[in-house]
Amino acid sequence: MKRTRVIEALNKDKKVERIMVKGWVRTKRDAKEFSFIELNDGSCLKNIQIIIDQNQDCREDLKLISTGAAVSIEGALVQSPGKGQKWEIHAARIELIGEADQNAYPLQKKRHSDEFLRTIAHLRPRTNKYGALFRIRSESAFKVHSYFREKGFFNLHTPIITGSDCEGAGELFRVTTLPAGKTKQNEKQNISENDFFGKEANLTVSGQLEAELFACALDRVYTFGPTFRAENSNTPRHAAEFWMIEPEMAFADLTDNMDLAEDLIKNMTIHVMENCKDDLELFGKFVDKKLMRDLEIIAEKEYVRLPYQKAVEILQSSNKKFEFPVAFGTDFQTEHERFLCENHFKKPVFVFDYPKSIKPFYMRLNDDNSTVGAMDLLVPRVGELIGGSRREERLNILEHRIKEAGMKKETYWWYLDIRRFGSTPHAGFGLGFERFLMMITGVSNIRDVIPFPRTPRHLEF
RNA sequence: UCCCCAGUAGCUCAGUUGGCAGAGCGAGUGGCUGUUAACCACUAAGUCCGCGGUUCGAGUCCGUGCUGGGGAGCCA
Repeated sequence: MKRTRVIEALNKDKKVERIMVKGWVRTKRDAKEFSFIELNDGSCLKNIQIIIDQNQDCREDLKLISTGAAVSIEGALVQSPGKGQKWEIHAARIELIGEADQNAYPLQKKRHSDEFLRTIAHLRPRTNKYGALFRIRSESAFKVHSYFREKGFFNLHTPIITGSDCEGAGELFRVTTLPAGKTKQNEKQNISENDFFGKEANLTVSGQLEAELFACALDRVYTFGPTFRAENSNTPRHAAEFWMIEPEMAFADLTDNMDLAEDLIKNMTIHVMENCKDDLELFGKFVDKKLMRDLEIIAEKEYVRLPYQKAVEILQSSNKKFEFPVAFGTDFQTEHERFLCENHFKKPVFVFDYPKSIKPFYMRLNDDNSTVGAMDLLVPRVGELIGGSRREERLNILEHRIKEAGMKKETYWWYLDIRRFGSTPHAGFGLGFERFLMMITGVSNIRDVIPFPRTPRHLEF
């Protein structure tokens, strides 16, 4: 008999004589005459209730069927006389597929702390919260691709292993096939020459430079893949491995860039609100009561667009006492970012035109000669969700900026070539996928929106 | 990496001026009921995070390491 997924069974509009479902037992309540099983198969948040008449032949395995066990149930889908659910299945045949030892199974039918569930990351998707979370993660990823496709962007697969030694985007993970332990004994050059690629290799910290090359050919591209940072940052908003979305557009300026970023965030948010209603409501109920209201603001309200200079003035004239003083030329601290989007504007804020001294070499120098066409999107709870810029397309200025930054232009010959042959204004940004998920679910630790998180000193599963 | 807080039963936690190790939930057993994180009774369950120190005596005080949480820096 063909299996029916629980989500389909619950959406039936009339009763079914015979149906088969398979899944994992969430709870079992025994009575003398009946047993009630709550069955979940991951297809949706809701369970389906199974009623087993203990006088029937199907009770054979019943004692071994307990929380966590995998079972197959055949029976009639009928309207439930009880409260709390529309449909239920009257079991005619039950099969225990895989039992779960109750003395050892760590998931109980009660709420567990996030910290505990993190230690059993292989089982946590079987809880309501994490099942919902990873369905939302999947649906969000789907929307990224469909959004860009609708807008005429091409998906670009940039390399995971890179040979460029520096992009100014943080510490790198070394990739090597040399035996462990011996690397330290050799000189750095010797290592690289004898290594797999014959030169130093690292895991990517960004696909931006490569995306720029392709934007200057396919016009509009985006990357969506894993990114690695070897920084020893121990915060609820950082991970060593995370996923980043990086669109890049040719013939575009900073306004186009902000327009795209705002439209993308709104579309992804609306998509999750429409397609993960039950799952999202769980977060609104148990994780953050303000969530649904905040999501409506993100989906509907126009985002603030604030020049860096104006942001400095707002912060300086505010009555709030900051630990770090604000002055032109300094980067904003977390407290400043939070004040702007959470207290002052109470919605997402783009800050743009930052001083060139605090931004990387590739950002386009403005006519004032002191600021660059950079933009950050600050959102409540998360802080910096997006960082992007218009890219410097003028060869002589870019060469000068590379020199200023203390880097060799030979390393970037291919990057500079693009400015030599048909150079054009272009712009793009990086969106942290996990930070988006934190924003949309209210989950406050990045470790809880990644199936198997990698952070300093943690490499389990 | 820096600052603050915590680590006690499977889970969540209490444990007084240093003096016999506790509760709720979960699990097991029995009962009861078309049950809804069911209910009632009983039972089992501990390297008090590790190491070292102070003391007649340490879950409790001191040092140190590890782990977790919050904040900061770096950033997405």
